[in-house]
Amino acid sequence: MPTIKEVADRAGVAVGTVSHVINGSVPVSDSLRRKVQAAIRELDYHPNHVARSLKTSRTRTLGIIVPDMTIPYFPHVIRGAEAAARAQGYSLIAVNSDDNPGRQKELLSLLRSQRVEGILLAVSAGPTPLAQINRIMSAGIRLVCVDRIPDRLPVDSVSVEDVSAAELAIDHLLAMGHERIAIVTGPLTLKNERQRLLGYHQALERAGKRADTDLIWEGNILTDDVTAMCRERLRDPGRRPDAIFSTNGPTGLGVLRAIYDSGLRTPEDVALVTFDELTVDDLFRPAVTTVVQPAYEIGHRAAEILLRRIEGGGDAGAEPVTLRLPATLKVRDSSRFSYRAVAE
Amino acid sequence: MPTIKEVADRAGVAVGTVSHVINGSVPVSDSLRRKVQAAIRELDYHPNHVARSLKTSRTRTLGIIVPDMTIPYFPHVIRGAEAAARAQGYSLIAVNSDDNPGRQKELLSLLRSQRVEGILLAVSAGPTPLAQINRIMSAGIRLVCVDRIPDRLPVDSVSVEDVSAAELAIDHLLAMGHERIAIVTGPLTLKNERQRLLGYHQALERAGKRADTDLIWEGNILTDDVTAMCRERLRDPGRRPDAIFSTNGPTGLGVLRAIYDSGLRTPEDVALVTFDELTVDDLFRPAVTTVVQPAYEIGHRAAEILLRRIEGGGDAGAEPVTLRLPATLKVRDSSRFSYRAVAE
DNA sequence: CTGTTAGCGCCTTCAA
DNA sequence: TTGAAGGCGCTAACAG
Repeated sequence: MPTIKEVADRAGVAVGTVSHVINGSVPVSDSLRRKVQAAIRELDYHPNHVARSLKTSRTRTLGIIVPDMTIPYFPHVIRGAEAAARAQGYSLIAVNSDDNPGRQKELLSLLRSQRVEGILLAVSAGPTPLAQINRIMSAGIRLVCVDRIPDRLPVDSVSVEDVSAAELAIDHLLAMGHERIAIVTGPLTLKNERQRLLGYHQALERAGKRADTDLIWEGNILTDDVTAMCRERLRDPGRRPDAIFSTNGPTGLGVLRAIYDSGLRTPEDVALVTFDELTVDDLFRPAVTTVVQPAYEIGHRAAEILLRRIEGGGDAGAEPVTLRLPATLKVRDSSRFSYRAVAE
Repeated sequence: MPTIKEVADRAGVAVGTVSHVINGSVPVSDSLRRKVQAAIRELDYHPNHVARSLKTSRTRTLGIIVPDMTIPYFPHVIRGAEAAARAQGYSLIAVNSDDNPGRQKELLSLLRSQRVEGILLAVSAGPTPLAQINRIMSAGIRLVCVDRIPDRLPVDSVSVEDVSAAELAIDHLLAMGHERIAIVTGPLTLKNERQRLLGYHQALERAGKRADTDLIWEGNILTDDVTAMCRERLRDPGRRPDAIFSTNGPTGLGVLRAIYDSGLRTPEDVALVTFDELTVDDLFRPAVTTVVQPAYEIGHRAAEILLRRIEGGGDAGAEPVTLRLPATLKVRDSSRFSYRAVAE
């Protein structure tokens, strides 16, 4: 690979001059600029980012850690972040933690070694490495949490408005005349899950109802586990809910499978609303009513906040930004069956 | 961020010694090692990859360019590559070209500047930048093509065995008794698409049939376009195929929508087999028979080949490796209806 | 405007 | 085993 020196030699100028035409840092006469550009083309010169970073101690690189980018939600977040980064001349490194706290620690460490200037973190399930995150931030590396927000961590964060998103779902089910609405959550160690459960409670209360503890089913994000649990709970027709709200994708899939396994149908026997799309396209049946998160925008806004912190230099605006974006409800068949309508 | 020098000072040793305990390059006495490790911990020292890379001119970083990682297939490829890279201590930078040749050129250039040691490339639709790729390779950067393989480019490549994958689909449809099997392809400028079409022809021929040119429908990867085209073609009941094979995901979705729009059902009115999964889970209806690519393995093997080239130093094994992995057929409802069975 | 030069942090001989 | 020192490619003063 040619170096800046070789370009300079070929163009018959000094390295400083080449640097100036590349970075536009100082005006360069037309004739020299042309010569330099010709040399660059002829040599197929590509500035060495590594050397530049070492010199300037600016890598213009961001990192993002997600649990698993094969979950359809995350690629959208990543692309949103990538777009925001690119708009300001930054690159983005995306890595997967597999929801493994150990791996997450390694990745955080790796990103530090790579000297990324900021990190977007969707914390993995399990204990949040608070100490490590604090060290990162006091080392001057900006960090913004996305999607999954850890407790007790005064840090910028961007995610969906969980409470109102859940309310959206429950309000809808209530409006459709459902009386016994069950909620199937992921692990309640995750704050998001607790918030969604809170939204469930609030929506019921606002409607003058009380949540029946028998209808609060704490699951996890393993589809099979959820299926097993729900199959059990759906057994007794007398205690069966007439609608189910599931607070995340894998869980929702588990619920749906349990419904089928139990010989039930949706929406006829039990209505269903899930968080996050289960299918690529609503051509497929059952078409499940879904709370849709603005994934791309979450990534985009998070990266923007991160970049503002980075470019802002000093700890401009010490107060953590907590951005919560609204979800939307996509009503489909699985909740269209209305008891109220039937009664009329 | 502390430097190696600060660690050395704190531990009361020379920087060389610290470097040695970090890299294990030279044996270091136990007592000194311990002191160094303590200093590293106390200072929260993270070796500067940037400086190391500059010194060694090895970044231990790979890049992968995909058209769009929100297409479910690609995250699996990326994760496969990531795993292979990690196993050898490499990092992976994944970027999206949006199937835009201009963007693809920029990204190639960016990765060069970042001094990645190897590139995994799923070429974008449109003209392949042969000249640029050649320059990259003659600059000593290894490159392996994945998934989409460009023509006339003597380079390592890993992808699915397109011809036999298509044959798998057609053989199956023939076995189910279908007579008039249409094929809906993506743009035939892509080699993969041509290969899949070839498989279609071969399977028919082997069965003693000739492809009817009226049943070869060239589409593109825009779902809506394909829907429009198919709607048109499905209009005349007399000329309607009794089965359709679609050679990629977005196209398949378009076909399915057209079938529905035309008031037809699958498999009753027309059987359907697509390339690549359309849904997350076969709970959904219609359950479409699918040719499934080993996405993870494609990424994994491609990265392994790339790494072998890199570590191999010299142009070990000048001959390009052309690896084609077999697809599998997931038979589901959309092709289960058998005319033969009905006739019996 | 243009040329010269001192490091950025680290690894790696080479000497001790 | 340990320590000292050069230099990777580049930018940013600074001097001309």
